Amino acid sequence: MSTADELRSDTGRLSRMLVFTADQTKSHFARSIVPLGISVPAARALLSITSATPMRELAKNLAWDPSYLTGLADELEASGLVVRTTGSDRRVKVLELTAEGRAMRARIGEAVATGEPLSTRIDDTDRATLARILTQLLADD
Amino acid sequence: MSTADELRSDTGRLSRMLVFTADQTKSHFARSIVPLGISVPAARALLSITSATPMRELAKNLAWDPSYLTGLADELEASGLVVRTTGSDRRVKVLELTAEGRAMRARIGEAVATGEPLSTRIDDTDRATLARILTQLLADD
DNA sequence: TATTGTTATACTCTATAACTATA
DNA sequence: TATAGTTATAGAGTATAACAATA
Repeated sequence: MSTADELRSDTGRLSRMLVFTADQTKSHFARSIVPLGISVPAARALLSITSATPMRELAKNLAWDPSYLTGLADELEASGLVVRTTGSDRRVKVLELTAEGRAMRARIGEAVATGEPLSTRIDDTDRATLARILTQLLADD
Repeated sequence: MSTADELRSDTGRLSRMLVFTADQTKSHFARSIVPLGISVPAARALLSITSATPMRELAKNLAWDPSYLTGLADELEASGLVVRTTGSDRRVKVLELTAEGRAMRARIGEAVATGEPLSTRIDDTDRATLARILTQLLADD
């Protein structure tokens, strides 16, 4: 088997493992937040709103189409977790966590970390290594 | 910040990176196979049929509900990529690649490996390391 | 009675296109 | 005329529940 073929089959195997691991991560995430009564995208959005964030920027951070955020923001606002505010440029709507939103955010973080294979099955060194490799894979240059 | 808090935030960051990387991998997969005129799940199934495989086993390998495989197998059979056969236990249906299916399988493997960040952005050493860590994360003990 | 595959249906997540309000 | 957000709609991917055939 040539080196090119090996690379090809290694890549295929790795990509499948990566997708499986991520699916496992997503499943864990979804199961963890069930008791909190919040949807997966809503929880992801909450985790991404570290400070007041324009909707378009948030969509970009989450790699979502901006249109998708409208309904989600409606949902979050209706639940009292988030408020839409407007600054000088009245086109831009900024999402900000309410006190309730911050509390929910903390609960999500805690629930999701609990029992996560990333925290239970590998050690600090491997976590750092994994972060380094994923960073290389994600670099957008 | 306590060690427990650090672990929690590291885990959160890592899980987001992992999901993003996998999404990138999936996007690349989807884009790569467009010219082949086959759907993503069909291509994933083809890649998993290395030898004649009972439908239930295939579903398990792909972490899909068996019911989902019925329509997919219909699609693959209609395209002439796969045949359903039956052995001694007539409940079990075995999927097997046709010659055309094997050719398609090879084309998929080649298309998907081309330009994949896993093969272009990290080296052999990191690929091996990544495989080791993902294996640990996926171990089902 | 347990297991395999099938059918019909429904749900979640996300994108696309056309629109409006503001700049 | 360009940009931010919205609306309505559609699509992919997958699960659930009830079922038929075989063991």
